[in-house]
Amino acid sequence: MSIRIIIADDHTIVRHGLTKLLQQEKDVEVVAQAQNGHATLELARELSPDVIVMDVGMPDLNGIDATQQILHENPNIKVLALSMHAGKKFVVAMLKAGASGYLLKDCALEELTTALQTIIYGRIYLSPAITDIVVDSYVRQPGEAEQSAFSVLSQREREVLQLMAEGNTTKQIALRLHISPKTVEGHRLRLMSKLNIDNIAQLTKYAIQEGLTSAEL
Amino acid sequence: MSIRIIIADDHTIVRHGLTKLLQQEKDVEVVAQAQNGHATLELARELSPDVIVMDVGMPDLNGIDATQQILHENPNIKVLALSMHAGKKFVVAMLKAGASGYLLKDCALEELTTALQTIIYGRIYLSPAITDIVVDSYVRQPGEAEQSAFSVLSQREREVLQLMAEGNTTKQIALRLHISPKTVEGHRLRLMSKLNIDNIAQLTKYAIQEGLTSAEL
DNA sequence: GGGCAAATTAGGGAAATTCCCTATTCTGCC
DNA sequence: GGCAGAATAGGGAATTTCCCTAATTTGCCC
Repeated sequence: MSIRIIIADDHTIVRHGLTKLLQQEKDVEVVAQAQNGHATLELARELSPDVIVMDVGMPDLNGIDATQQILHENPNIKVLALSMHAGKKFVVAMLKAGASGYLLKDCALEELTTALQTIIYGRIYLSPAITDIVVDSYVRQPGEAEQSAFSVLSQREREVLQLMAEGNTTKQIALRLHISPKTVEGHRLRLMSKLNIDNIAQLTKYAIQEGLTSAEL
Repeated sequence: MSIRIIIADDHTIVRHGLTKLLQQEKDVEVVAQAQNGHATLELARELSPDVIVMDVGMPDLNGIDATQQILHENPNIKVLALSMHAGKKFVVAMLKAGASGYLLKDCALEELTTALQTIIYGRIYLSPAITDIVVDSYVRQPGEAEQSAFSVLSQREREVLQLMAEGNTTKQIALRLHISPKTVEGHRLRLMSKLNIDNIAQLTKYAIQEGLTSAEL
């Protein structure tokens, strides 16, 4: 029986490219594609795939929070993180979220298939460049914790922050998340006081620095 | 008689470094330093220097608009632009503003002194990497104009945009520019409709892309 | 030089949003 | 069991935005 895979990436070309590449492998079947975290979440529920190849930086709901939720609902799914950046924050957060592997986007096809083979057998696969980061993080004394959006803020707060930094109004966010605008307001106020930021401009810059959104319009 | 110079750069280390370097040259005197565009403007009025070494990306009032105003008031001053980026937009805008030279920040001291010698004699000095860009821009058909903040927006609009992207409120901007908050509002509304952007988050990203502000907090 | 378009300035007033306080429910954890 | 933190949301005062209008200035084209 072949490995059933969902591809999650916001760039259409990347999705299609990956799909094309994986279709040439035997024992592999791409059952769905998603262009944001929420869609991935729902597809994972419906299809229960073996593996999700997950882009870390996606609009709407990022790969890290999506991974966390998906694995909470179905721990049998393996998540293979795929990212452009080797940023420590992303790696640590993704692995904490329960990802089974972390690949850099400039890797060769062979590495992708190797990674798939590895994680399907329940082991962890990391890009060579990533291993150093993980070891470094492991060696560091506990106490000097990661000071990033992924430790200071709650998941909902990050979600609201990201949507704000993508240019959504309080109302739009409320609609998107199916909650009251008042609730979104609450999240906003709390996360801004946590970050000690009191304006949208700096909040946007923070989100860019933390990789929750890109500087593209 | 020695060349009287003003150094304008927002980073203290850079300013001090440049000053130190230039002090070792004979026939050169650093008469003042400024850390933003407005300060440079005033110092230029007071001191009428021979040359201003001007950082392109400064908070408050950027180097491009500062250059434009300074040269408008005193065309005898030579402005030597200094920048980290070789971005086409900056180069074109800076030269349009009337700069006599454009240096990249990673150049050697020799290049700086060469540039000073060159522009003091009324000629133009460009970093080698910059020359290509200028030629390219020259070769391009007129008609396909630069679509950047420096052509679409008025100077006041850019100024307001930058201050917004730096996290200032309408009131704070009004105080800074000594105009009514109502006027700032007017500028904001107009520039946002020009850019077809209706929220601060995207506006901040636009300002980052255009180099009017950085992604740092 | 007359005039036109664009820039800069700014007020009035309705509408929307933010800010702060309070409160309930749920979940994980010791 | 209970406690801390997260997620939810309402009320109401205060602030800000949004849209309209308008005066003055400025540069520029014929």
